Amino acid sequence: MRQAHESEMAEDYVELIAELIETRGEARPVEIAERLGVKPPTVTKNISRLKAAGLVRREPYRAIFLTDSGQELAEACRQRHRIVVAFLCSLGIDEETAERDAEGIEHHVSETTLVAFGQALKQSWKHE
Amino acid sequence: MRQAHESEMAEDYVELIAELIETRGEARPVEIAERLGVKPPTVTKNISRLKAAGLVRREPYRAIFLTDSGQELAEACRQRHRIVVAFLCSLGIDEETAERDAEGIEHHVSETTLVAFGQALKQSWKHE
DNA sequence: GACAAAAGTTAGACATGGCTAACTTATCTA
DNA sequence: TAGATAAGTTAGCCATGTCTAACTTTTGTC
Repeated sequence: MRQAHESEMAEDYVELIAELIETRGEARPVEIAERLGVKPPTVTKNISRLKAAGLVRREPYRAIFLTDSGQELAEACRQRHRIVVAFLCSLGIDEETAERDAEGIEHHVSETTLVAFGQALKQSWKHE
Repeated sequence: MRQAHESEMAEDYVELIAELIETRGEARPVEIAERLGVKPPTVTKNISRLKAAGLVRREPYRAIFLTDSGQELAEACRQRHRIVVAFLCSLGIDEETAERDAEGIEHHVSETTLVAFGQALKQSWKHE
């Protein structure tokens, strides 16, 4: 029961960092800035907050890595994200909208609701 | 196509103010503070921002009223809120959780998704 | 290897939305 | 109606997350 209550910012960052490491081999501030629609100084500042929170490991001017707990948080976020997106899509919503809405919605979905989404998703497979 | 992009704060406040006026006859800062879980000075400050934004009308130490555009925004928010709550409940989620989650989710639901929720809700009536 | 371009950082400002402490105004009640 | 209590405001502080301008470091290319 790790009630970590990280900020949405933290979740968005670790989620994206994990994705960038997976797809690009490394996570660079310039990519993060582009993807999140913010400027590089904002990324620098936020990454240092993440570092202070023990979620990332990093040397100045170098690529960004996740710590174990960052990794863990990222995995949870990505899982939740996938469920929300899939659920929205199962309602007939186009992928782009589903992606966009999920980014906002995922931070406000309780465990209860997430489970319900998963359940509904399973139902939609049966009736497809 | 009034792309007003009011803040979540503004939406939460006008929504609540409309509800208080309906159920209590008037909207008072002390009630707003309790319901939103903030302290009275925060309410004072935010109400003055809402006033500056043309959403509420109000004299110091008096009750709070919505302007026409505040009214309009409140109505839209309440409508969206109702749909999101009803939709979550239709998934089998308990009302309390649905209410809690909806408060966070409703600000991130696009028109497309809202329509899809409404559609799914209609389906659930048929199959109830 | 030098130097230009790209990437990253630092410093400092700003808006939002929260707080406490102290004060003022309104309301209730004896 | 006076005084106590409740409600509301003001002033000033803080954290978060954003920005621009100017600087430093790294990278890529001739």
